[in-house]
Amino acid sequence: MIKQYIYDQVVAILDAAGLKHEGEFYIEVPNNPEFGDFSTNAAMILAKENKKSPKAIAEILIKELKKHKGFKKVDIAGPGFINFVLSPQYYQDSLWEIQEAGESYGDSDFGQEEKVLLEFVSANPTGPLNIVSARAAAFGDTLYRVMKKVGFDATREFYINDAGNQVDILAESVELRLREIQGEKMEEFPYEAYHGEYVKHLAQRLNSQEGVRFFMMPEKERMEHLKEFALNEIHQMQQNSLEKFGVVFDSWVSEKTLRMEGVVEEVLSYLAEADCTYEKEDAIWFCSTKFGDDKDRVLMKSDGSITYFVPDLAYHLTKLQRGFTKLIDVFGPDHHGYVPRLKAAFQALNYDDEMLEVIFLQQVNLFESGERIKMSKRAGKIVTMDDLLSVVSKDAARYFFIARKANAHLNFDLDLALKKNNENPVYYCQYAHARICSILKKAKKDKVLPKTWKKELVTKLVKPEELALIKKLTEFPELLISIAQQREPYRLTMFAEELAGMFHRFYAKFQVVSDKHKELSQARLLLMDNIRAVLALCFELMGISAPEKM
RNA sequence: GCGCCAGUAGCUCAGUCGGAUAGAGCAUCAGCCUUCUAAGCUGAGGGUCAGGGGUUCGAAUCCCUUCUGGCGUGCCA
Repeated sequence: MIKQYIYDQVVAILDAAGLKHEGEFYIEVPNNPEFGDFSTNAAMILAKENKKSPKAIAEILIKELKKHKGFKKVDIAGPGFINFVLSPQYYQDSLWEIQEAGESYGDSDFGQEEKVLLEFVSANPTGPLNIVSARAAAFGDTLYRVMKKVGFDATREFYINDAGNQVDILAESVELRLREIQGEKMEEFPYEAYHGEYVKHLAQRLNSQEGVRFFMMPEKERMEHLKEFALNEIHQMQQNSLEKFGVVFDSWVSEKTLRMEGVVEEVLSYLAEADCTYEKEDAIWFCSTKFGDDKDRVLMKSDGSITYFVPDLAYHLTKLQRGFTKLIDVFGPDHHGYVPRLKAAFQALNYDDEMLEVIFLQQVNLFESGERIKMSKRAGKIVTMDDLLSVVSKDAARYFFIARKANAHLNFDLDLALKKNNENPVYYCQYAHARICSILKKAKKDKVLPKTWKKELVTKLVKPEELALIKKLTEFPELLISIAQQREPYRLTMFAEELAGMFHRFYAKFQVVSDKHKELSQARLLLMDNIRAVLALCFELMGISAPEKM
């Protein structure tokens, strides 16, 4: 907000002086605090188009800017940067605004209530959720929370692929395990089947419920029954894991249900009407190459069954029909070849393919004793989300999973997690929160803490460290907007670490609670309480706890 | 072969539209608890920003190219 203010001032001066400003310049927070609170490269950017030296332009700007009361200092530096130092009063007033905003600090109408559908996790219902799903859950949920806060009308959705080959294989796997329990001699367990222990557990449960009776059903009925049983159990299992992780979905959409509603036929006819399908080798194809895909894609296989693509496309169309104008899919890295055909279909059906946005989360590599663990779902060698949560706290896991850019691989060191020591930065941030709580407690005990804050207190805060802390707090609303816009939750953890670090350093240098300087103490307590509140907001958005003591 | 993602300190990673002396955590070394929580703080060492070209006042950042790693390239889902 302050950046915009400075920008507007600069533009006004340029206009008044008859200078052109077509080139895009910006106001930024310099990385070196010696260069002031804000700086602009305007003079350098605009030098060429105005045929003046950067220095000459800077001088014109500085002369006018110095007349503003809000700026304590404006000067030229380096190759032509203009650096601004704001007056303490600006920060003092800001702190009071933060205090008054309370929990609503950072709220904005940036998203203008746009209806956004966030689809994430959407794991196959054929086994427990793995750690890649855990990453997706943490990422998607935090992005959701931030988007809500800055005014998007966001919804979290989980798409269940409960139709198709993998479900048949699941049912067959359970049946084989059931036969084992019944004492049938088995050859080796088939390679294609699901090998995980959970399949045995499912079979055991089914056995205790139904026993031999189960095999008296006709084959077809039995398989249907088996599918339904396994899918329900696994769905329940996945939902429980997610809840333990603090991730709740607003809706779950079943592929099977969609298929029963006839959407597959609808999509096929839409594409045919749009003249985008053809027959070749007894299969029906979608000419996606016309819309930028590498090759055409099969819609209906030669055996008459449908490919995964069709119901998935139908599913995406239902999102649009439900009124969402932005569809964000969070996918694993193995799906990137899939997106062009989805986008192609959007174009073919005259939808703006920009409405579909796909975020790829790169894989999670698990390390144990310095060795990378190879995981394979089919062979049953997976580390599940529940396994992970049995050794690492929810807070640490969620923090760890979002603390990285989406398109970077995530290395998760199990030994480190198992040690439960304090190397994880999440403790550093939470510790700052706990320490502040402790200060506030002490202040209350010493009767220094006021019952209500008085606005005059803020004028006591004049030390550079105090003003720097307030400045950091003022960056929070813009940060949230930027996170929502760029879909980059990891920046939330960086902000929390920076703020926590500034606090820890302040704590080491200054005593907050002192009965000698009561007013200064109270002013600092006000500052501390707001740092605490903003940290708590960060934690809330990350889905982790804000401990009062550690 | 083609496509996507990545390559920055010993390790894990930041570095926002090209900007000022490339940063943090961990690890290593040296210090700091009679004061609000030492899960903290202070200091030191550590860099060919994968290599090479180009664009310009200025490049880790943009363009070209080579190399390395991961993934994709099914009538699988």
